[in-house]
Amino acid sequence: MISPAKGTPKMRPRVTINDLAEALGLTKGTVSRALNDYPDISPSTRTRVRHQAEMMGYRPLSHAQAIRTGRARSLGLVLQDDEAGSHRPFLAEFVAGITHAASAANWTLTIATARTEQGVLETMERLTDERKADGFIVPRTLRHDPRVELLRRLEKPFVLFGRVEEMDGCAWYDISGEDAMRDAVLRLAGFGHRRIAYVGGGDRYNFTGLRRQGFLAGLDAAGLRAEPRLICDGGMTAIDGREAITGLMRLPEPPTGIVFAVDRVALGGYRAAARLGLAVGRELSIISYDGVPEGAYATPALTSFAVDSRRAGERLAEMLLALVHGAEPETLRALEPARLVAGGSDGPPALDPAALAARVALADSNSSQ
Amino acid sequence: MISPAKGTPKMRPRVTINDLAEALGLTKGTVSRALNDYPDISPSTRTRVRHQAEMMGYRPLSHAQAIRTGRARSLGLVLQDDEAGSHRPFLAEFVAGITHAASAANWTLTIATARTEQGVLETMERLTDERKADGFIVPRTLRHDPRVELLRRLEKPFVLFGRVEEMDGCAWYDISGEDAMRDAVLRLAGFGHRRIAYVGGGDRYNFTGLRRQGFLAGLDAAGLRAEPRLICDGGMTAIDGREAITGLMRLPEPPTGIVFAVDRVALGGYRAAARLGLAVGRELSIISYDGVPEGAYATPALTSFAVDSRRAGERLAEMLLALVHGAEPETLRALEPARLVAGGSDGPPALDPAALAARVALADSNSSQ
DNA sequence: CCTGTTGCCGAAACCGGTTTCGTAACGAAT
DNA sequence: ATTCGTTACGAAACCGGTTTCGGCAACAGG
Repeated sequence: MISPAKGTPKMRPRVTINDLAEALGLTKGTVSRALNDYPDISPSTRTRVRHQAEMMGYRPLSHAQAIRTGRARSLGLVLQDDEAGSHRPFLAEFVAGITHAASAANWTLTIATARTEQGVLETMERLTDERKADGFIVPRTLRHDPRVELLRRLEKPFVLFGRVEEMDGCAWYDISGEDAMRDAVLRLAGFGHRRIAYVGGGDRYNFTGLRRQGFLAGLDAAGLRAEPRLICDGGMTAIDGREAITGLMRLPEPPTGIVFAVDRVALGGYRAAARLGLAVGRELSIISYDGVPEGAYATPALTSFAVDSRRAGERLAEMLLALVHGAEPETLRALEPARLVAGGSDGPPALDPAALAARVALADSNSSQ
Repeated sequence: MISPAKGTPKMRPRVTINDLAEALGLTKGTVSRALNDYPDISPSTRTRVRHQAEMMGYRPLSHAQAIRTGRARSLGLVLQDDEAGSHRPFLAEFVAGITHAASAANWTLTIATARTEQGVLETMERLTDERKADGFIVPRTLRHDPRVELLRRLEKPFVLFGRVEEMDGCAWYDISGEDAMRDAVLRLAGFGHRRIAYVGGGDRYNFTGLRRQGFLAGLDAAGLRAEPRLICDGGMTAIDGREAITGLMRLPEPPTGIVFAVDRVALGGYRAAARLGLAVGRELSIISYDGVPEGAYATPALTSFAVDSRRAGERLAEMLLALVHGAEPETLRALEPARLVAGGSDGPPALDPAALAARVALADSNSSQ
């Protein structure tokens, strides 16, 4: 524990509302109302105050405002960092987007983390109680998200990055993973693939159901039939990817192309493919979603639908600001497409399923020696 | 622009210091002094107040405190996101470390970004003026860092992640890149390498000089002579790595091992090596520094000295808290080692420099056809 | 018994804003 | 000319804390 702070920190003199009022020959109450667009201030006074404030470089202290208004001019973001490998390569971009939009309105971002889901809820409640955040950005939505329930109960404004099942009264921004999955299937089908598998991202997050539907829609659009054995739930880790590929390729009639819902899982599949003696991009096509930087450094580079995290952060912050200022949540919803970044991990199939099965059997017998 | 906020946000009733005082039959002034360890409060009253506060779940409003004390219980972090590709894979870990340490003391992290160096300075000044941050964490130190000058002038507490040339009155935490570079040379020398090159990270950041010195110290410790032609300044991008390797390997007597100061640059070198027909890890050994996740997905996996960003964040936050509470900056300095993560990118040299040169010449003549 | 400390707490000012309330001045309507 | 309703601002309360100041009681010393 740290000893209590002693003494007052050094502070430069600041222009307060009193200085401003004195310079104008008005009372601070009048100045405050002028700056906050109260209707009982004459236009001429208003502009005079505005001008003088500009001149003197007056900027109100948000804390001082907060104590009366309850608004701290701060957006809240609470991250969960439970899994050791829960790396978020986009966080910097995402945060940059948020703060960019926030600072344009002279707001700031207060960020916190917690290890458990329960911890996240407690942290959000604490930030609310302490009035440190006027609203929250809720990333990585779950199908049924306890954060949403909490924020509804607290009557706190919030915007989702992603969707949830019960969206009444929710503002959200999302990237259309379902469209991306559909396009992925069509792309593979365009290359000539007829047996296309899908590896999802578990069932924890909301996006997984949507992406699976998108995959099925893609099969349908390509005139292919869905085969249950070619559809795995997957998970969120590289190990899930390894297992998924291993299982899929040992089927009697393995797929020639695989659509992954998550880059990290797809990259985990690379090693399994290598172990089975399959050249990714020729003998086995892989296409995925996220656009993580690791994908570009993998060999071959991973074809993936990339998310613009910076833009997402900006849009979410703008939406949350509007919400805090009284907009209706239902009017604040946006779905945007992901951007295809083509790598070398997909292409025309070099082998048909039967030949593939033979190759895999060969690799298996070799490695078991 | 967003219209001004109207109406008061809904707020749940909160336990204020007045409620507490009333319940205790004391005045709020007395309660405040009791909670803040003033000496003129009797021990029995103090514990009684403490207990009651605990009972009623009282938590002071940091904004209300800030208006009088000037302390907002918030750490500041201003990031620069100028270069498009300036991805920070560790940011999530780093932030998690900071917020973890901060929330243990009931503090929060206020984070902001700016595109330019000037913008960073302005943002820090704004956060200071608005009392939104009581101190700053300064990442990625430059040799002469204008942020340090600014914070000194503002008399704001700050801790550096990294070192600077003029360290008077600075608190800092750093990973010993110089030791890592030395160990990298010794590791390559241990594999049998005799011609070892170095590719630095430009001259913008402070760490570059230190790492170069570490490299030289490693050569010395291994009994090898430094050769100016084998030492490049490099830069911070993958393209710099490409150019560096291309240049080095076309020397009459090319190196068999290369130490990179920065992972991203090393990964850029992979492609150049491939183009020259060299197998990384056998014909050309590469060892680097940072431990970026991309390195693990490269083929072969990059041998690198990894930085524990989470721990760095925690330590820095703890130090900054101590500093804000009055500790002397000179007592808050720590240098910790990086951790070697061995991949497949280095090993015993398969070829000697002469054979290497021949291989490169062959690859060049092939590609020029 | 009187005086001088000391310990401990109440009262009130204060921080920098916002918001409510009261009212002087003015023009329009009666 | 009086009444009335607006307009536009001042005065003061208020938000939730912190800090200063003064004073009462208990105790010690002479």
